[in-house]
Amino acid sequence: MAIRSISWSRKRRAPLGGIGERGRLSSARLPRKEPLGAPIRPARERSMAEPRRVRSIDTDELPKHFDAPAAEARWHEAWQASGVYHYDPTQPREETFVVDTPPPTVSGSLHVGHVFSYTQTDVIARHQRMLGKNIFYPIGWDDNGLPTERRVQTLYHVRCDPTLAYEAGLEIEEASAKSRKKPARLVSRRNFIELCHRVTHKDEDAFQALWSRVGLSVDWRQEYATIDDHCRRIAQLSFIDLVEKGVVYTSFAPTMWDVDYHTAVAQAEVEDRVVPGAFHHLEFGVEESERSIVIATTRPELLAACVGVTAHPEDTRYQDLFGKRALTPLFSVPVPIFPSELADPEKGTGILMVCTFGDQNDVQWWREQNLATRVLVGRTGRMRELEFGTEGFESTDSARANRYYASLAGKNVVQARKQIVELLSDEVGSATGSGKPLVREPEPIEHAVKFYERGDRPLEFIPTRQWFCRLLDRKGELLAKGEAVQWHPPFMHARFRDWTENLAMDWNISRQRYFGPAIPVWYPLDGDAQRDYDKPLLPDPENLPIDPMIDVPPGYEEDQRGVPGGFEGEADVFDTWFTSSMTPQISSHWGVDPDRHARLFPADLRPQSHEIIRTWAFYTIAKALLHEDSIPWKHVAISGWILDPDRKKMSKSKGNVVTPMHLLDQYGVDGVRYWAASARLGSDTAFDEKVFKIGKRLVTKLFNASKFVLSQSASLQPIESELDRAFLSELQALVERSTRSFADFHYAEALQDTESFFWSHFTDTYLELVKGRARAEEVSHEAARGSAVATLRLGLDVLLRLFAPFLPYITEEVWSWCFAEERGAPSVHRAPWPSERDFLEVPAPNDVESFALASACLAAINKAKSDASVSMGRELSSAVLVGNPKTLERLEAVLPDVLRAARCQAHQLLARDGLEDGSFEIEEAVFAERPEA
RNA sequence: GGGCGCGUAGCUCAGUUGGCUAGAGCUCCUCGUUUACACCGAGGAAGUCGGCGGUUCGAGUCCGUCCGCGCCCA
Repeated sequence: MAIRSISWSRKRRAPLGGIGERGRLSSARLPRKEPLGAPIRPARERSMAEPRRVRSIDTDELPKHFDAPAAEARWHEAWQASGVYHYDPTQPREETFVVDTPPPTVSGSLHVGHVFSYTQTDVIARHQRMLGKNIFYPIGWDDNGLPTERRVQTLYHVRCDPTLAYEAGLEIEEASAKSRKKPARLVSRRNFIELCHRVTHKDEDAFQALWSRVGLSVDWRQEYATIDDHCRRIAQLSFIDLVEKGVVYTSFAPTMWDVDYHTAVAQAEVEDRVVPGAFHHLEFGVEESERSIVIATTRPELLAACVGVTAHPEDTRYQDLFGKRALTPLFSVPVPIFPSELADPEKGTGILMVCTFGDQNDVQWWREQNLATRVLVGRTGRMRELEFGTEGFESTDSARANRYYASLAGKNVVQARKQIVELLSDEVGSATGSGKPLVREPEPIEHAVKFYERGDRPLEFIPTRQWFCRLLDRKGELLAKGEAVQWHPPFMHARFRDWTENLAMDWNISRQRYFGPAIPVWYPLDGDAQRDYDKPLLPDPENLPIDPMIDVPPGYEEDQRGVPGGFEGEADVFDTWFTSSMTPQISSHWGVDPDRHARLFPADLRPQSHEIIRTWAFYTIAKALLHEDSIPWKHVAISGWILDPDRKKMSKSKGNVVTPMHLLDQYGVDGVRYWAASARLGSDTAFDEKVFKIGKRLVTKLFNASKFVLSQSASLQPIESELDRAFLSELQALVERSTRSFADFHYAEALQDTESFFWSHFTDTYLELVKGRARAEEVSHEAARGSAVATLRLGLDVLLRLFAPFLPYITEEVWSWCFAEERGAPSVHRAPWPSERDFLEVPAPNDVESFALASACLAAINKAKSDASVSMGRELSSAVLVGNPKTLERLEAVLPDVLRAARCQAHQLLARDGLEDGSFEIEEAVFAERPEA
């Protein structure tokens, strides 16, 4: 690097935002020896004989093109080494900005959608950091739960059998195609969990590599995984706190159950799917009556579970039957007939059978009417063995009932449905003696059926013992907390409100699975080794996390496990959201480190996508309410989705997923980040590579323009030319707009505004207008030249900082050339966000529109050149500039710059009334001969 | 069936309380290499702002209604 520059005066340094005064920007934390990670090493020279000159670079020593991959690697390393993104625990809460980063599901597929939403958060965090905030930006991995279990089952071709004993040192290879043909290997619960851990570590590495590359400014020291000891401890502490507050309870009740995953699921994890079905019309008898009724049902296989019949109270067809008993066909079971508002007279025949349990309504009728319980479907989805004529299965013809049921037992519901349709065609089974109980052909329909969101078969309602968290009695408070949080964009709040208002069940928090934090309770056993659910034994919070299947409750010995008078551990684990809903507290070390918690809770920002408002956002708000009557964070930023070019959601199952790595290689990280930051919060965006291209182009332009600006050399002079002052006043307006946009979470608007200013005002216009002046060699022009160079540099300085949250690599690269040292901020990412402080020493222009006038005049001349098909560089021997008198007068102050940029040797001004203010026309343009090559 | 969002140039998208002669970039066409940049510059073409009604001096923007797409919930 050639030496062209010497020191930057103190006087000039101070107004540039007081950089260097801010303690956290002090270079003490960063290597002092040379600009952070700089590819070139500018030397310095001090000569008292020369006037003070600005520092500049020698463009010959810079590569022709910006080498993005090299810069990315270099800066990533430099940032890690210097700790620019570290959280400082000594700073007070008011000066801290806390991000509650979504822990990605590590066993899921990596795609551009991840880069999209995480970059948006990073942009906000980087802006806050430049505002001077102490940033707490952690990262976590969501590894507990079904996705991981499922991956382990496939990868190793194993299944968990909790009855098996643990095999120490069990080594299992990834399954081959051949071994997959055999039945899955059964392993113990503990071995299975070990395999889950092994898989998640690998997946986490892939995510970490991506996030590092994308330049997320997270503090990697704040890493957590939802299955690690710390997270399990927080989850279990949460449970114990809720037990103490009386908010959780256990009960044996009909619960939505997935027959493949063998676990209960919560309302939030359920989705309706429209599937084909059929109404089956069955004839029931009526006790002590000649009448018969025909009920319509989509689930005839549950006939043996029928415990009642109901119709709408105002349905005149059935009013006379209320209070009587109906008699089921085939099984001859008498069941009560009762009225219910829930029965829809329009649907089917208007009268229907109530079973235990076909759906949510059945559960309600069962409770309200105190109906019998006849459970048919077992936990694996097959029809249980049972005997009519025994208690609960009373029948007026047990022998016939058992004969029919024998052909149903052991079948799954689909097989059973097929079978019962045949049975119902048997006239002998009629409840009335009037022929086939199935009175006509099944009538095909499409209807919504509840599925577990990850499941393949419809949910069953099966009575099981579960732990619940009480929420239904807190709807009002939940809604109030939702109001207290600021949603971005605001309409996303409606998703939360609607969900909360329509909440129908308490939160089922227990899952009959393995890879998750254990529910930390044991149950005392009575003399018959029966569990006493009313007196669960809780661990000492000091000892968390615990596994009740391995650890022993206080006051007991291991040899008392499972024996009368002893204890048994709870085998269930938490719903994955029970832990994920604590991410703010996981980071703040709630219940573990009160001082840290006070500094980090509630968080400032929760970024997430909209489809999990009912789960992640909802449960997190619920937990903050239940534990501390607080909100978990002040702002929620909802990112949109990436859609494929056909506007379909990108998902693994659709096979339209675009992976990010090759895009980062092709367009550079900054190019990809440009794309992500161009999308507003909450709006879904079609994947379009054109946008990456534009981002990459912007990076190139920044590199080139920076090279030009920083290679200009001049003696230090105050900024005084009218054009310079007018340009800077427009830049200051941009700074104000951009700052406002960020404050409103409209980062995309800030990016667009900055980009458009940079391109059209800075590079295409201002730079062209002052190029000549910045190079004027004559001593008499020193002041004007110095003003131009100072303006160019201040302009670039400010623009770099406006771009820094979006394009961290190119801005840091350019910053390192001169500004890092000159401005006393080793990293642009801790330089102060631009503000009016940057312009304190710049006098206001005499006419705020001077720059616009100069631009318009230059554009008019350019148009004349374009119309004449000559190059922009062609000399203009003479031209007449026409404008209205006032406009010409205002142009005067900037005219020399315009004429120099237009290469206009001679000109005439012609005043003409009637032209609009600020507009120009060029007449009688005479172009010089093209110079010899 | 209810709620929310979207429908603006061939494509991707801006258009904040109604004032727009409707914008940007990409694409396309014409022209131009001046020592920051051809990943460039100058100029140009391209839209009945989903349809129809209404309010208003004035509607892409407000209201009603309908059509299409997406999401959430029944």
